[in-house]
Amino acid sequence: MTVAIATWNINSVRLRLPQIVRFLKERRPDILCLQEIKCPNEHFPIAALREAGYAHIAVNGQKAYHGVATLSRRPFAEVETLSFCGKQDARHLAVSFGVEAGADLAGLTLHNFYVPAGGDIPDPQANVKFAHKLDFLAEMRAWSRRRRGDGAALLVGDLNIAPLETDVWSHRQLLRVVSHTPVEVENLNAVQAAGAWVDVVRAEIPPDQRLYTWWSYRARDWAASDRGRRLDHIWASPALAGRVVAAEVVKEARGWPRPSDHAPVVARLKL
DNA sequence: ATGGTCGGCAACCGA
Repeated sequence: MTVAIATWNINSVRLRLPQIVRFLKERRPDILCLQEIKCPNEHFPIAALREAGYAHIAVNGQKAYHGVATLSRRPFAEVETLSFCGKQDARHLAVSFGVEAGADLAGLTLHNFYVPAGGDIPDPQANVKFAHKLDFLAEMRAWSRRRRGDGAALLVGDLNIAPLETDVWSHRQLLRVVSHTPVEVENLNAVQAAGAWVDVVRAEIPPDQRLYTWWSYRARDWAASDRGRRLDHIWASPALAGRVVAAEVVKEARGWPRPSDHAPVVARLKL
């Protein structure tokens, strides 16, 4: 048997509830990590998602902005949130699994991240949001270094950076666009190296193939213009990396009625 | 070259 782990920036969990339920029913992932839920914990639609088969739900929400949640068919042993840059932003949620979740999931820790988007101007002097993004990545790097070698772990979420040339529709045209600037890519690569994280999606889908997880709402026809970016990621600790048997971007979900601007990403592991 | 669209929440901010 395999375990399917999914991540999806949902851009309002309340507005997108029908799309989430559709995805869960069609794909039946064991775990779904959501970002940009955009609601406080008390407004999260727990009952509807439990009814869809996900009895175990951890939420780190806040009013109007950001917010992450993790839904699971199997029970959590522990739930933890981290703060970054001395802010109260809800951008991280960790869950871990014990033997009561099954022998395959036991010992796994799953980190769900929503990295700051960084605003429009790729200059930390001129744009405090870009400075915050770089600071956040620096803290992620230090945290990754500390937890390195600390057993079976996954790091998933909207990292808001497309690192490879084939992760964007035009490398040349996006070099000065926030999400694909060299300084962001260097910082993301430093986070990855510090934790010895393996990009399991690119291990399964070769880097010479273009792959996107986000398409702007502003395009007249998102599919026809296909000006996408790969902002959403699934990384594994070294011990788990060899266990990944498949990875996929569920692009069709971007074409459903009233979609999120992000598509879900799914990795399947044989644990 | 520029502006284009969403969501939250009640005027714009953030993406």
